[in-house]
Amino acid sequence: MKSGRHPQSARATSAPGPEEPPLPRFGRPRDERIDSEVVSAVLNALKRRGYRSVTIEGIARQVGRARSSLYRRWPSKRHLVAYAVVSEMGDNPAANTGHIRGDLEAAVGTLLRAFVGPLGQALAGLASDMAQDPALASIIRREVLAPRRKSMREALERAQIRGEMRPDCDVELVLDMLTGPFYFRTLFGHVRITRETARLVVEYVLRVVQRD
Amino acid sequence: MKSGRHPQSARATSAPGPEEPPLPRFGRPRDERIDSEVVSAVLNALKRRGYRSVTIEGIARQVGRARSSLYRRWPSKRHLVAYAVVSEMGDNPAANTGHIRGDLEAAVGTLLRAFVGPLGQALAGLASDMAQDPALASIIRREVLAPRRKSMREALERAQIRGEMRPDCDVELVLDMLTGPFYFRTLFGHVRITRETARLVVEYVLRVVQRD
DNA sequence: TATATACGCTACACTATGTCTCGAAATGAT
DNA sequence: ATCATTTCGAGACATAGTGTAGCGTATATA
Repeated sequence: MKSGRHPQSARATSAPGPEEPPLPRFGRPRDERIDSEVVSAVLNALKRRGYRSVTIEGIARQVGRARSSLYRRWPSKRHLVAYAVVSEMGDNPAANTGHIRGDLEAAVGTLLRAFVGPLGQALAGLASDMAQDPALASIIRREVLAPRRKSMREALERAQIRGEMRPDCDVELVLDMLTGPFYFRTLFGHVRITRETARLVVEYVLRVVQRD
Repeated sequence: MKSGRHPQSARATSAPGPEEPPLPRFGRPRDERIDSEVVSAVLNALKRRGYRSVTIEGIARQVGRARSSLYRRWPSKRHLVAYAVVSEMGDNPAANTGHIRGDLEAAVGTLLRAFVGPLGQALAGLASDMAQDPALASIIRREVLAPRRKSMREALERAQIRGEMRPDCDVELVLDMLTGPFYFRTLFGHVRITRETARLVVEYVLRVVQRD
């Protein structure tokens, strides 16, 4: 990363993807359609053919744009896919139903919907690249994982205040036991994820956190 | 895969890697040292530089062997890495301490040891390729995941017979909540895995499965 | 000795990456 | 209108890895 053409890689605290160049008041403006065309092409390709067969070259060909127009926006395939996934994931689950069970059900429901879409496919590839590129890993953690964990963490904290929950829980581990099965099953494909999975996970986590 | 040079890809029920060619009584025998040199080089590279920078070419160069000698044994990088991981993982954890807590502690202890080694790094890359190559995925599930799950499943069944456990548990989900956090944390790196993690996971799973 | 295989080496076709340069098009400022 | 600036599309380029094939040589069994 030498040039300043890719703001998202220069500014460590920003989201991945094509932000406005810092002062884009001069010159020909970017064609916004390219951004959305590319992102949806990436998501489609992820869904149909998996992460690995997604290539900058292939995507460019598919949307009928020049490869350089993609490199102008994303420094690498990693960043492109990360951006696509993050935008698809939307902002977050969150829920405040007034009781812990409802909040957990909402959170897990969001997970369930996410993992039956193309995102499951993307995850595996992303995991691979995250292992290799620490910068990308922290982007994904910050933009995808952290917001979701935050809202779930807050739900647990509310439960603690209401006294629905024993006070000595390791919240991070509880979150991992709540969401881990979804990621785990998606990555390894050893067991199907169903609505029943979601229901039972909530049930079991409640056994963990509720007072005796 | 057109030729019969790679037995592990032809016989769907076999393990990945360089098995003896069906009738290797004629001709120059394989140099066993190449196998072990390559496998340990792969594990080393996985540990130091991550999955993606492991290349057939690079490994061959590193161990001072011809690339063709690797292709003679493994049809692709996927298969090579899968084989390396499977052989490193060894056979399985298993434990029969007579009570559920001891069995779970043993199983989780094995996981803990595995994930602090180079295997954690390997996992992410493997997950990616598994998403892409269903044949590889089933090899990994069969050779890595299944044996471990089997021994843990048996531990739970023993507990059920002893009456230490409520009878209506979804065993598969319990296994996912037991082991998922290790895989999940390794892949995403959002929380460190420690001995305390292992201890608490057992604690929490016990709350899930034990009778009221 | 005949047969069969593994070894190291080289060449090949293929694909993708990421960088670069170019002329043309599109914009805001002067 | 002209200039500065930036994007667009197109293509060249160096780099690197994949997987296949063919060759002469080495090493085993029968």
